[in-house]
Amino acid sequence: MQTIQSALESVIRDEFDVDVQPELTRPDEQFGDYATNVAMQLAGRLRRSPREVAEVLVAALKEKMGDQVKDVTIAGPGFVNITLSDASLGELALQAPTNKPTTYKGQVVVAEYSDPNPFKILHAGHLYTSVVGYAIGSLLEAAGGEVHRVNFGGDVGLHVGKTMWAMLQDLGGEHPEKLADIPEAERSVWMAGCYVKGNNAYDDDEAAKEQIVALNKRVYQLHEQSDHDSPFAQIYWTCRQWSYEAFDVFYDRIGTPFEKYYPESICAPVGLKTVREHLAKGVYEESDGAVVFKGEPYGLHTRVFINSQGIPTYEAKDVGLIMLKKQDYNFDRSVVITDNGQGQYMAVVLKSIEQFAPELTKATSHLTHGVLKMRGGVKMSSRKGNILRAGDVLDAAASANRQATGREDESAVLGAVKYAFLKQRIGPDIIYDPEESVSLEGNSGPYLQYAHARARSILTKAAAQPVARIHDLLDGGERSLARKISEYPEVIQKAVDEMMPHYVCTYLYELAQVFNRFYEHNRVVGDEREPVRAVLVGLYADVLKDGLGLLGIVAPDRM
RNA sequence: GCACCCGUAGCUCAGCUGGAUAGAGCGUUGGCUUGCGGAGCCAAAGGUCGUAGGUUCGAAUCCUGCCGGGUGUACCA
Repeated sequence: MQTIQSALESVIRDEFDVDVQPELTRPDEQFGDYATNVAMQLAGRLRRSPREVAEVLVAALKEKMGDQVKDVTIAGPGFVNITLSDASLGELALQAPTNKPTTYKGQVVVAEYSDPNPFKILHAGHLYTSVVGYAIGSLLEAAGGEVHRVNFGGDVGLHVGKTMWAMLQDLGGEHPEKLADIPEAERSVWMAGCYVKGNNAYDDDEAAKEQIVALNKRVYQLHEQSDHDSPFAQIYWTCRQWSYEAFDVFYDRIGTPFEKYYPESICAPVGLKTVREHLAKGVYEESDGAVVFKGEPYGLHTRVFINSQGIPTYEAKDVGLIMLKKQDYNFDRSVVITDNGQGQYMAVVLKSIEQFAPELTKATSHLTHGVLKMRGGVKMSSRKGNILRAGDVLDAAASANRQATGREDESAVLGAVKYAFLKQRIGPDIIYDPEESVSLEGNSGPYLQYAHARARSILTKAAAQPVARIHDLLDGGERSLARKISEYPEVIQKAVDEMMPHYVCTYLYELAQVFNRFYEHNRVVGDEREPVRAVLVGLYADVLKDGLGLLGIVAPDRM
């Protein structure tokens, strides 16, 4: 009911001749459906008492809203509380599942997240960021955006040199034909092992280090020369392809597919060219043989974009990535989601781009989240490379779920994991507890999936036809449920505005609680009020399903 | 050193563009129960919102100092 907001605005204009954006909040149910503290804000400006201002607002609002409101009252230090008529509230509830924000209507949005490196393994952080990124993408989509989900990863760089070095050792030289001996199921593990081996050699063995640096250069050259035929190139391309295939399998499994990978090898030349161009124009400068951007004038730090050997660093590749995204999609908004270790780094990259393409920096949002940790800490051995893998987290959840329910249920496991990740505000580190996440009680994904299935089950037993309007006066429990359902669009709007999926989680759980209280005391099937109540149950189920869908969680009708 | 992030109940977290008694879940204690899927409902115990000041009619929320934890700070990604 945008009319409350606009009615309030026009009432304030008419009565006090001031132009303000009054904030309308959802107060505690005992106070009403909406509340505003604008009288207290106005009181100072108007040099009148808050209650006096509130009284004027109440009278004018009642006049303006007519039978749309049941009551408008003043409470506490000067809050104006608005209670809608049951018919108005019912109307809002009926629209709730389909009434979506239009913030990004007609806009092209590129959402980049996950960003794993080929030749390395997907770790727990990739799982977390993929889930978060997917949900944010869904929110922007729900708000009308044409969302493109893309993925950026390092198919060139020192880690590739390290992995290639160990691979060549394992294969006994440049023998691509020997790759066929590695079973498909072991490819990822083999490559991950090679990375660890190469990494150790780089640290411990001077000769190996030199060879790795040389291999790194060779990989860049191979891209420059479009070499797909030499034995070295065959090994490289085959293994790169193995990585991308493994990524796709994983993303499909967790339901967060991407439409495009941006390998760094593609971004590097574009970034190199862009940075060199603007080196000449003074945006970047040379320092100790490297090309840097000095961030200090902007309260940032200096970073190297092209190293003294002429190789573009991650910074230049990120510059190239933004140019390519713009070229490919001509986006209105570019959202980049990473862990918060990248925060100040990205600020430097964006600040440098702002010097020659301010519109690109302005259209880019960098969202950062924390690090995923396992409850009770991770058992890390001192051996390098023993990190928490994405698969380990899913396995832990599956095992906890088996223990809790005695069943294998991939959709419940994924629901549990995703919900556990998303229910917390994006920013701080999160501690993941597999047992808690799969729990059927409390604020968990499976609890909400169950709540949905249960509501659908009730509906199959109800005889009433869906109605297009809620005419009947609502009784206590019905009204509470309708009121909570009607909040849904506002919650989505807030989640979209702040790009924060956790608002959706908090709301869905509260909604389920309100429903359970309603359901405890109100019979649906067979009751004389079945027509109204069945509609409310249906709306409740629809909102649950829609909300979970935004989070990337499926809501089966039965489980 | 400088910069950024964080510090709310035993644990995990909401609440933070200032507002009405600081809310959930788990755990603890007690009650409801032959239920339209009880995977629920009701209630109790548990908080000087890290700390000291400041701004304000009003501060968990904004500002400053301090304490504690994390991250980043030139040729890795």
